[in-house]
Amino acid sequence: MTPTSDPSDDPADGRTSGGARPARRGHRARRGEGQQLREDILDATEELLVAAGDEQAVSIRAVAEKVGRTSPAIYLHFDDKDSLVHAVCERLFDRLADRMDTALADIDDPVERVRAAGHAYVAFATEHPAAYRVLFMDRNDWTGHESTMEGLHDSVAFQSLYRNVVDAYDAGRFHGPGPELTSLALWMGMHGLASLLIAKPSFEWPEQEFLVDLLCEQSLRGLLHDEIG
Amino acid sequence: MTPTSDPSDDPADGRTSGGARPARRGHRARRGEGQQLREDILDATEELLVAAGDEQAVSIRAVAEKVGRTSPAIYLHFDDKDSLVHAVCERLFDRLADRMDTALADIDDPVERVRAAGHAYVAFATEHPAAYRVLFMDRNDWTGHESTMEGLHDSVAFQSLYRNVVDAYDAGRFHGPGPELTSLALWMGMHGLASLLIAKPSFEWPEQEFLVDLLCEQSLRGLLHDEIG
DNA sequence: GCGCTAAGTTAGCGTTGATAAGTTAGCGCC
DNA sequence: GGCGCTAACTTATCAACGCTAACTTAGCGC
Repeated sequence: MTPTSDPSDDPADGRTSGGARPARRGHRARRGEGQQLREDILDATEELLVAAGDEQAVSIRAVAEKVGRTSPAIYLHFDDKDSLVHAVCERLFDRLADRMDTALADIDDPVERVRAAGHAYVAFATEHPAAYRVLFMDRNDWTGHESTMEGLHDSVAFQSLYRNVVDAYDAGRFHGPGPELTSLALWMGMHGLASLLIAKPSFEWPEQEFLVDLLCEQSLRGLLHDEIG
Repeated sequence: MTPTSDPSDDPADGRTSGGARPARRGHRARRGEGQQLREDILDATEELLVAAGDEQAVSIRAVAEKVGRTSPAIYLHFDDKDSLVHAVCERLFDRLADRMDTALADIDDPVERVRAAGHAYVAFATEHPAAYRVLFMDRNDWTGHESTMEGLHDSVAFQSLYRNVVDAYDAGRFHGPGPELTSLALWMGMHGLASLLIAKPSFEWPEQEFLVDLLCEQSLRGLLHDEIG
């Protein structure tokens, strides 16, 4: 995770743990310590992005001020604003896998695992609306992965559902067009729900958990119809 | 010597049906004719929005130039860029209702009507990606309608599915949580599909029609399970 | 001490949405 | 026929943005 391979730690640097460091303007990083500033920039951007809730509201100048540098210094570490924001969001979304693992830890039934995965997915999306928007609602072609259905499997977002759908099929619980298409359809439903909640937060939606269950119910009834017939 | 500063007007950009009129700079509208320019501004903005495919790529200055005025003149007719773009998109989406009517004209079976409504909805969305993005994927609270579930019924987008779902329930074909929740879930699925197609156009998705059918199938199998059991 | 260069800075370009303040055309009215 | 009112517009400008060119300086090896 964090590149803590730096042996020469300078305690006189005045660093505080957590959040963007208070690096003073004019205090320049030592040779080879550029990577540290890179991390600080990511932290600062994430903070601003979460606070603003909108990519547009985050400016390079604001990020620079937060890390105690001037705006052109940012471009020493990132090609442009897009790649900076994108890096932040991908870093954020790497935590989705962990979130899934903890959410599904105590659940054995494959179908219940699918349902729980849907809940965790939507919950994660609405907890990180700005990141979700950047990665899945803004136009940018495609998020570092190959733009094919095979590439989709590398996406944590898709995987989180897919794996459990595969298990449900393997356990003989699902009857449908196969795990690939089933999880694609499920994912699209969950994405539709998540993106609407994010795009229209002031709309008086029914409870998020209720909506996830509603969507799951509607899909699962068809997939399970042999069981509940 | 810039060729674009030629004072003589471009005759080729003559008024075509639905296009922006070639109003010359300096020719000011007569008293009471401000509404005509307002329409011209809407036309010009729609043209630019469709051409660019992105709200961000449309600038007030470009709109002003297209209607032969200066940029502050736009603000005589619209509060700000947001309300201009929004007005354009709502005007565009008013055509969705007609689209639905023609798409469903020859279909009697209520369930098939729901399926066809889904197809028409997603098709309309992907044919007007910029407008769909502005209305349903960007953050703006909420599109002129009341932000309640009751207000959702005024939305053409929702109505287009809802009416047919009601019919399917009335015909005794659907068995589920009721037309309101069923159409909400169906709409969220269709929105998820449409918004992903729009957000990631370069992704090699399966065919759009196949995806709509896939989602319909997954939902309808549950709703219809008495019939196909 | 000398040079190299990573890591910055200062200054500024071009564009954007938006505003303040000035101007002009057209109409009613005496 | 001239006066004034005001709708409809322009000119000039602001502050903020992403981004770049060109310069500077700190720290390291030699």
